[in-house]
Amino acid sequence: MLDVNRLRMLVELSRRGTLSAVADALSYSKASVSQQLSALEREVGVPLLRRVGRGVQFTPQGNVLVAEAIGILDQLEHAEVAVAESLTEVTGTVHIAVFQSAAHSLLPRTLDSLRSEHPALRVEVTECDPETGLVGVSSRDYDLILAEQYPGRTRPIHADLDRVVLAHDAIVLARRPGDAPVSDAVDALRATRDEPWVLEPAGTASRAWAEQLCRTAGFEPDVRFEVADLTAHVRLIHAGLAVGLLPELVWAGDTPSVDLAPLPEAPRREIFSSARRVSAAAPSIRAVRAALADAAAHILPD
Amino acid sequence: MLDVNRLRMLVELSRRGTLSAVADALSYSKASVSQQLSALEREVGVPLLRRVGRGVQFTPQGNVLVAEAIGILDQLEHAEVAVAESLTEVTGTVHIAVFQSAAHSLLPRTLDSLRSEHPALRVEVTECDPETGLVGVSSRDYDLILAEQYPGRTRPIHADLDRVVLAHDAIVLARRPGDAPVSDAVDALRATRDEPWVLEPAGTASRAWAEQLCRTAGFEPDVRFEVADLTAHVRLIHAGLAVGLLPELVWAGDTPSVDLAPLPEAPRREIFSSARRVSAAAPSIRAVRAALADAAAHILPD
DNA sequence: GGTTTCCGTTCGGTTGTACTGAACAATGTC
DNA sequence: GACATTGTTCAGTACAACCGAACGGAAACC
Repeated sequence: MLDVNRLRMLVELSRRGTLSAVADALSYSKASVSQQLSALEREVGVPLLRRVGRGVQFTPQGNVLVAEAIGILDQLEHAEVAVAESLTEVTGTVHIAVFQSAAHSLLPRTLDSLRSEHPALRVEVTECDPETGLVGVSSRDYDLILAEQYPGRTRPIHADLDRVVLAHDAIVLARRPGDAPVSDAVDALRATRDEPWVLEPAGTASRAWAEQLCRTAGFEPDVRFEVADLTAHVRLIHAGLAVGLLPELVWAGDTPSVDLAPLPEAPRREIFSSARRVSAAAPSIRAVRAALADAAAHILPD
Repeated sequence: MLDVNRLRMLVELSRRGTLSAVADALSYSKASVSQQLSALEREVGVPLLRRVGRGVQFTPQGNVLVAEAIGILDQLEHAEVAVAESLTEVTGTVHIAVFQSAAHSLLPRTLDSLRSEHPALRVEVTECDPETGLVGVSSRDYDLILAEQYPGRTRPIHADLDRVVLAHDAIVLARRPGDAPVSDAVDALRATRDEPWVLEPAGTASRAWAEQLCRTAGFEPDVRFEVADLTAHVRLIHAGLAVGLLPELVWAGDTPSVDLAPLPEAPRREIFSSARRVSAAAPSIRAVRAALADAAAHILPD
């Protein structure tokens, strides 16, 4: 009978590509991964990996076993889900990955209602960037990811994950309070061409989308501040030091502290959650998603 | 992630009923089984077993997990099968359980052809009684069982096993060589009512069937010899010490050393093999079955 | 009712093996 | 050619699975 831990390493290898990455991902030493995969080859009786260059490559049998192993790990998780489903109380622990700017105001309210409705449910939250978050969900580091998607910037598709849209969050132009209102959205955006901008750091989807927005309006934004934290954006804009783009969710129903103007074509980012398909039926996941939807509906009456 | 070894213990418990039986079947100590199942309950987070009387009983969640675990173990085996299928050479090892009287002349020829055709295939054979053999196949102690079935004596059905009929083996009445031939089969049988009989030990299907046969012919056999080994039967009969019932397969194509007479209704036992359905597609199993079929066809041109 | 038998659990003690860190060879990159 | 990265090997370690023995409980036996 094949060892499941070793199969998990094999699957992780198919995702990450190198033994070192597997070691990091599963927090083992390289040595351990190497030894365990060798042991797996001995168990199976056929070579699964070929050393090529300074990396490794799967043999045909290796690929076959990866496919099988994925199914096994899924079913292993399904077992836990099935047991949880047969229970009345929602229990266990859900590990949520949050892309920083996605959640913010959504999460406190969600966690609050979960705590009162399902006291036996333990929720863990860790912030991370969306790419590692998504593969992290695939690798069972997290059970649910709360992420965002900007218009025209689709994320790589993970076949083993589902995707539930939580809310559409309007993005607006944020300027110093008291600025003269501009009737036309395009004019309002163009009027900022010489203003200093605050945007999220390069490499984020938000940043790429923002730059594209400005370029279609005919200018390159003068990015003077690269900050990840959106509350910092608000402060900079409020102080009149920069203009920026903010999602409505930042206010969480409060009255905004800066001046907001609509953008051309009224763009909206999508807030969605993803879970492994096998775990999507778990009461714990469903409970968290229900609470998220409640919170979103309350803050953003779509 | 649930521990598969513990799940295997749980599945075995569902088959055997008591922790002690599980410990025997998997050759662990009772202590270990108890500890591991407790650990499994801790992993799952809900009680799986209820102590009832001096045994244990599954909780609803326990039953759910058993069903899941069976699927997991199957898929775990399917992984090995899939890898083996992707290979050209037939390799690995097949553990065959043989019900003593079933095989005899069949097995040597089979093993011989396997050795020459698939040198990389390792075959292990252990003799055992049919009940332990069948549950042994279910529990993966054996991969294939070679068994027999006497007319009207069906075996308990194992849903997870398949069943392939190898041959129909005629049963005949065996007497001292040189006895006067009797034209009618019923008369021939009745003529033995005062003879000493050799039959297989009580509790075997063969024995039960033989007794029923005599009773329908109107007499109770005078069983003087209870012997498991069929070659001993032949010797006793040859020496004129007893009459008996012998399957044709005993001769393996040689000329019989005792006198044979047909029985009423020309009864035939069925020789069949059973394997786990998940493993039936494995090249190794298919190779063994092909060799068995060859041997059967050669010895018994049906 | 007492004895026996079979069950499952608990408790120390032992052992196997999965893991680590360091040193290594091989490959690719600057 | 120096350096970074990858995977392997090796000796040592630590954890957890396992065992034997002792125990408490429940049924079956006389």
